[in-house]
Amino acid sequence: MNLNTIKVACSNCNLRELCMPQGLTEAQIQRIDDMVATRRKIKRGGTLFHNGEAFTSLYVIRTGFFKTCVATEDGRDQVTGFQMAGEVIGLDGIVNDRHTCDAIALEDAEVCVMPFDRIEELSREVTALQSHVHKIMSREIVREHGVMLLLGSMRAEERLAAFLLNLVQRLHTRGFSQSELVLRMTREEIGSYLGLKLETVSRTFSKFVDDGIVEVRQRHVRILSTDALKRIVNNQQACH
Amino acid sequence: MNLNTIKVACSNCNLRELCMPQGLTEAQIQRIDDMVATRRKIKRGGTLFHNGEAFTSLYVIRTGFFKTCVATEDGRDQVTGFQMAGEVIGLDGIVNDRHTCDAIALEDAEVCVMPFDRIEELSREVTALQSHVHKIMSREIVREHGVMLLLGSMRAEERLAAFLLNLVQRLHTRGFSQSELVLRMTREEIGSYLGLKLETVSRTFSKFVDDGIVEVRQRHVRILSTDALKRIVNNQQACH
DNA sequence: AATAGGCGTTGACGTCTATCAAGGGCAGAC
DNA sequence: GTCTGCCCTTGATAGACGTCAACGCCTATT
Repeated sequence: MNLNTIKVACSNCNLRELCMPQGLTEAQIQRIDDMVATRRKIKRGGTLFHNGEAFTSLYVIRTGFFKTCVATEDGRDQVTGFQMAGEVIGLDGIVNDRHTCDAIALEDAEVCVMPFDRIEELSREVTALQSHVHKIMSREIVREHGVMLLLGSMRAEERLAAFLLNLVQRLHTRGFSQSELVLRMTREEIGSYLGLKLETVSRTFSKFVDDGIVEVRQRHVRILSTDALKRIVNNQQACH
Repeated sequence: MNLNTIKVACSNCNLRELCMPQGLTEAQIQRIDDMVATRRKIKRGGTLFHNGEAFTSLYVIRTGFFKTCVATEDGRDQVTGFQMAGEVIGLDGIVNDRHTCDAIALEDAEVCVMPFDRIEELSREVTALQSHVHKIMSREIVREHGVMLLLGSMRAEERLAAFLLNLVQRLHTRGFSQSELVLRMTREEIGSYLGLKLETVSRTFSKFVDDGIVEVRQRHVRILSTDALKRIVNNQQACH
C-alpha cells in the first residue's frame, strides 16, 4: 500500500463524513472508492467546467474554493454559489448532458471526479448512496430557495449579513472559527452573488465596521457580534 | 376495466409524455402505474403541503396551477415558483424529510401522489425512471439558476418580460396559444416571484401596453410582439 | 339589483442602490 | 526595493423602485 493509494481512497479521506453516506459496510465503501475515478487539480482562476461543456461527472471539492456562475446572452453574469471542501459541483449538467454554468476555482483546488454513469449504476445497488444523491440535489434546491428569498426580499445590509452568517457557519462545520474568516472572493463576486454592486458591498462592510459588528481588514473578517448580524437578517431592532 | 381504472392509469394519461420517462416497456409502465398510489384534489386557495410538514411523496400536477413559497421568520415571503400540469412539486422535502415551503393551489387542482420510497425502490430497478428523477431535480436546479440571474441582475421590465415569455412558452408546450394567456396569480404574487412590489408589476404592465407590446385586460394577456419582449430581456435596443 | 371586498391602476414622493469618479493600499513581478 | 495593476474605499449624483394614498373595476354574495 503506497502513499498514493492511501491518498485516493475515500475510506481514508478526512472529508468522508461531509461527502459520503453514513453507515456503509466495508464492501460498499470499497465500491465507492472505485467509483471515484480520478482527482483533478485546478489552479486559482482555472475552470473546472464551463457553460456548454459536455457533462460527464460530478465533482466533490477536496481542497480549495469555487464559484459557479451563469450568464445572459448580453454578457451580464450572476454568481449562483460559492462552494467549499466536501461540497458537490456539477448537478446542473444532468438534465441536458451539458453544463449550464461555469465553475471557477477561487484558489488552487483539488476535486474528486465521479463519473455520473458510475454513480447511477452504483446507486441502483447501494440504497444509501441513492438516498444520498437525492438528498444532495434536494439540498441544493432548498439552498437556492433561500437565495431567491434573499434576492427577492432583502435589503443590502440583510443580504450581506445573511451571506456572512452562512459562510462562517459552513466554515465552522469544517472546523474553522465561528467568528473569523478569510474571504476567497472579491467584493464584485460577493456583489454578483447578492445582487448588489461592488461599491454597495464595500459600503455595507464599512457600515458594519462603524456599528462595531465586524472588523474588516481586506479579505480578513472578524465577526464581533453574531447576534447583531442575526438581528439584521431577521429585520429586528437592536435591543438596548 | 371500469372507468375509474382507466382514469388512474398513467398509461392512459394524456400528460404521460410530460411527466414520465420515454421508451418504457409495457411491463415497466405497469409498474409505474402501481407506484402512483392515489390522486388528491385541492381547492383553489388550499395547500398541498406546507412548511414543516413531514415529507412522504412527490406530486405531479394533473390539472390546475400552483405556487410554492418560502418565508422568513419575520413574515416576509417569497414565491419560488409557479407550477402547471405535468410539473413536479415537493422536491424540497427530500433532504430533511420535511417540506421547507408551502404549495398552494391557485385554482382547483388535482395531483398524482407518488410516495417517495416507492419512487426510490422502483428507480433502482427501472434505469429510465432513475435517470428521469435525476433530470427532474437537475432541471429544477437549472431553473432556479435562471431565477437567481433574473433577481440578481435584471430590471423590472426585463423581469416581467422574461416571466411572460417563460409562462407562455410552458403553456405552448401544453397545447395553448403562443400569444395569449390567462394569469392565474395576482399582481402581488407575480411581484413576489420577481422581487418587485405589486405596484411596480402593474406599472410595468401598463408600460408594455403603452408600447404596444401586449394587451392586458385584467388577468387576460395577449402578447402582440414576442420579439419585443425578447429584446427587452436581452437588453437590446429596438431596431427601427 | 345592490353592495361589499378583493384586486388592480395611477400619482406623488421618498429611499435605496447604481453610477460615475477619484484616490489609496496591497500583492506580485521584475 | 520599486513599480504596476488589481482591488477596495469613499464621495457626489442620478435613477429605479418602494411607499403611501386614492380611486376604479370586477366578482361574488345576498
